[in-house]
Amino acid sequence: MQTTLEFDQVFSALADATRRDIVRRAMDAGEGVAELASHYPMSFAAVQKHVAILERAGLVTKRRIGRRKVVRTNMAGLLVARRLLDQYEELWRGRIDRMTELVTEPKESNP
Amino acid sequence: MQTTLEFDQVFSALADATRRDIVRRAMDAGEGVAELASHYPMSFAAVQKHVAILERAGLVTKRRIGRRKVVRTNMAGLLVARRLLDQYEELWRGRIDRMTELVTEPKESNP
DNA sequence: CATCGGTACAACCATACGGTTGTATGACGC
DNA sequence: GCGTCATACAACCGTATGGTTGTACCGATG
Repeated sequence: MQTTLEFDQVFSALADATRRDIVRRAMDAGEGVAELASHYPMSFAAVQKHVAILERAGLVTKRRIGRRKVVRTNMAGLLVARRLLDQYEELWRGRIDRMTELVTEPKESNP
Repeated sequence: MQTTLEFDQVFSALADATRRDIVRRAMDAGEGVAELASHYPMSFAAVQKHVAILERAGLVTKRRIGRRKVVRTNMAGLLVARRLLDQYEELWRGRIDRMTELVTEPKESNP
């Protein structure tokens, strides 16, 4: 089961446009941190921090290849977020069903 | 289409345990802000702020009923987040497919 | 071994965030 | 109109966050 901390980390990690773009880019993995950094209008260190945040949240992994560390997104991490949303959707559906039930099965018999 | 700001707001709104719980509670709507606040170990004002953040993010709506304002979650808002994740999943799948293709359709004919 | 490319990390700064208290607005019951 | 319940909002405070620069740590290559 997911801990609240896990949810906090995943959602706050995704709450930044640069990080969302890194996640997207790191799907076709092959780029190291420096290569990733070249796409954004900020310092290398800033991007390196973003990657670290994504890594702590379990959204990407880093693997050493030669002198670089290649960043690759971890689908399992994204699924953590999705599971919460699915859970909400299920609750929502349940609520709708209960309302429908009230309407189609009234207390008294109908004409 | 979703704007970056919309994504920022939705994900950062969901990156807080109290707010996630409010979203869950507000599905079975019926509670006003004060009633919601009674569930959490913090001031009314703090909860009111959380609700405001959720409202700006489009995750809940408030409707006046008598002297209260009843909070109800807005499923459409949650679907904004889900769409992004679905989009990621699709990209991921596409990447897997391309890799599979490389494996099952090698350059040269196989023995 | 010296160097250089790539990464990590610490220190610092401005601003945003989560919480507090206090005050103002709005709608109902008398 | 008056009190009061429910909500809104401003001011303030400590800490987290997103950015910067500078320095130290590998690992490949001359």
